[in-house]
Amino acid sequence: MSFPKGLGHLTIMVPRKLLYVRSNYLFGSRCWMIRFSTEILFKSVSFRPFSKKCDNADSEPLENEELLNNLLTMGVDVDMARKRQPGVFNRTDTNEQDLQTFLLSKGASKEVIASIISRYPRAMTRTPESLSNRWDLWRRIVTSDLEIVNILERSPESFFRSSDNLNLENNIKFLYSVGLTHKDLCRLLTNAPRTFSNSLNLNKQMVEFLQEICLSLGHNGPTDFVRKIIFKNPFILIQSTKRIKANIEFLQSTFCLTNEELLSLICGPGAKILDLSSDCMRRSYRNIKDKLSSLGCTAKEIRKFVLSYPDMIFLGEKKFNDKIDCLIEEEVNISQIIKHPRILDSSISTLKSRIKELVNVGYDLSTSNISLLSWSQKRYNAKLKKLYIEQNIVLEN
DNA sequence: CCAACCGGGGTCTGCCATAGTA
DNA sequence: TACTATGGCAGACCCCGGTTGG
Repeated sequence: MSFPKGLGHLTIMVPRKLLYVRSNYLFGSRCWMIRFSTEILFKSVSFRPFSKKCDNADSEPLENEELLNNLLTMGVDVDMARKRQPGVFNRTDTNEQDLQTFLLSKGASKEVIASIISRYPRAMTRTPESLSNRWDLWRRIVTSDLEIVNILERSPESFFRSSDNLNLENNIKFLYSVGLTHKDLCRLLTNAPRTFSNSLNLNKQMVEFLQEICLSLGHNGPTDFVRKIIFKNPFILIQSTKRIKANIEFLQSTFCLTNEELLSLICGPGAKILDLSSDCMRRSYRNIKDKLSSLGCTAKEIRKFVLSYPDMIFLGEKKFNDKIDCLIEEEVNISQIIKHPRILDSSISTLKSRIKELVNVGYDLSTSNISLLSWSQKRYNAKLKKLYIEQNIVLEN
């Protein structure tokens, strides 16, 4: 799963463009945007002189001079591109200009095109016919070119990684054939575009795997089950069956669920957490267990807490602990917390600011209902206003 | 009228490993 | 044997509001 646009994002200025970086990933593997922008900002793109042979020219094929010139003109970060897919630079038959012309005609800006090539250079090995064909297939699913441009900007790889358009077409047919609607496909394409570049076989494997799970748990409507689970978690088809299997097994063995309970968990509230790496799920659950039992919760209470709101497993260990600590500090009772797991949905900053405001209007968190900590802003504000008025009346009397 | 309950919305890439292929 | 195609992995929330039952 991922994170909302807007709040919580670090915004970096690059010429004529804003790039959003999920702050959570700053130090993770996904800092290409920072590298990209800093290279553009602070470092001129460097490349070896074309005409001069390098010292190790014998072992390293001479790169295509025209290609390098074109890329520089287009604003491509050649260093980055070369690092990602060096093989492309040894080819003589690249179509960078066709690619640019094609994408421009679809409404992509030059900056976006440069960014696409910098991140996925193999894109320029595709022929205009193949590109156009692939684009049209995507357009069968989404309604505008702009939507596709946005997806490409986010994830160039999912569009360009394969040029097997027949496979793409078969995937679309297959997904319809297992009961997904046009709307479902649209959701899949915008959320998990990689699904459509998977081999047909891989998608089949996952669908069949899910159907088998369904049948083995004694439910006789596998089609409905698969549709439900994909709707709840559109990312399922870009996970490995190994991972999903491990997670389902973990849920089953950890909570000793009956077949029926397990079924409704995985195609209901638990669907979202199935694509966690299984290690992550284990760690997260262990942390919840440790934290809550250190606060005096029984095993039974913990089980009930997690099953009533499995989304909690999505929370990182630190975040979960910080939220609990922040509530405990404000005299909120642990029994109140596990009774209202949804309050842990709110960000720490929301929790803190609401607690402060509520204390200010004399709201006693240790005895009063705490569910309003996770209400929508609108409902919460209305309530706060009421509390404020009530308090003033009390003070006046 | 109030709030508990519950479902939904947004949103997942960039990198690496390795079989397959020309 | 260089290069491509493809599978798989780590990573880790927050918010809104309709419905319903008291």
